[in-house]
Amino acid sequence: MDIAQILRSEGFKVTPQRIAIYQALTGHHNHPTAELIYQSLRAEHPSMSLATVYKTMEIFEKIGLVKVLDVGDDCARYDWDTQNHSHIRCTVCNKVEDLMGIDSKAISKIVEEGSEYRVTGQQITFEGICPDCLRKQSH
Amino acid sequence: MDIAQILRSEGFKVTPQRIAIYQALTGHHNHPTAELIYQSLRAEHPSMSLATVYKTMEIFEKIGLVKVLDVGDDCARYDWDTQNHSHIRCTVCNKVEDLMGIDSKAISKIVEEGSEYRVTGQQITFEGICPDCLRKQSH
DNA sequence: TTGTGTGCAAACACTTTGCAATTAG
DNA sequence: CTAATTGCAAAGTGTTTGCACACAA
Repeated sequence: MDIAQILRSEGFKVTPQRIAIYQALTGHHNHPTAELIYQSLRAEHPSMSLATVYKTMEIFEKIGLVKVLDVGDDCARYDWDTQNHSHIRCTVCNKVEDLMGIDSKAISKIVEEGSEYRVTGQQITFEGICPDCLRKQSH
Repeated sequence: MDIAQILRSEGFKVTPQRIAIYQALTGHHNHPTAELIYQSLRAEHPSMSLATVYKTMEIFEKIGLVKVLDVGDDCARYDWDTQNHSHIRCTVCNKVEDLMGIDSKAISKIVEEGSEYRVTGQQITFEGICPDCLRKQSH
């Protein structure tokens, strides 16, 4: 099922902007910010506006196409992999990567069983210095 | 070692504002926001300003007296328990509680061993609905 | 045709900053 | 005395909103 079909089936209109934003999102492996997506689309879509990126992301989140990440650098990042998983952000170059080492689903199960909350979401984020930046620092 | 001594030993001046803010912080069990601390001090310290709360928290963070939390509600919260531990925020009443069920230190160890990052920080935050709000909803 | 979507600019919320006046040491 | 700190107001940042115009269905 492609993006146009998903939008239609959820009662939203299919627009060039929405398609472009979706493609930009799935094309990036960097958990892009709204600004980054906006910038990467300006060349092809000169009239694109940042507000449209935000509004579109809100829809995408609502219909489960993206997860909004809060990795502690004061701006939302968008992840098209909506499975629970953890992230790590390099405090030097600011890139965000997936962390596969830990089983987020198991952790959230522990939380749910250990507390009386109904757990609805999780954000597991680490920060550190990535191998590349570590190497540069040692020179 | 009390707050006055700590400040002095770190080369900062001891002011009534800093003492009051520290007391407000340690008095709250709610991971207060800057605004909340500011409001709770206005009565006793009419001239207190929000900017001073922010500036003071920056110092407290620098000298390891508080950890700044990012629990996904668009404002910083301050925690005087600087040991790594997880939090859960109720999306209905917006309160933030400590989560003792999971061993954050162990998780961060796993991350450090499983990746090539030098891990320097972590934010493990869940969101859900607290027992109180669950009860109210069912009526 | 009609109501949703877009793009601009203004509004927003939280936080930071510049600076004159104040105060701790 | 003097350098650090305060408090105000203004600026800054990322995000949201109102609204006229454009466009998908």
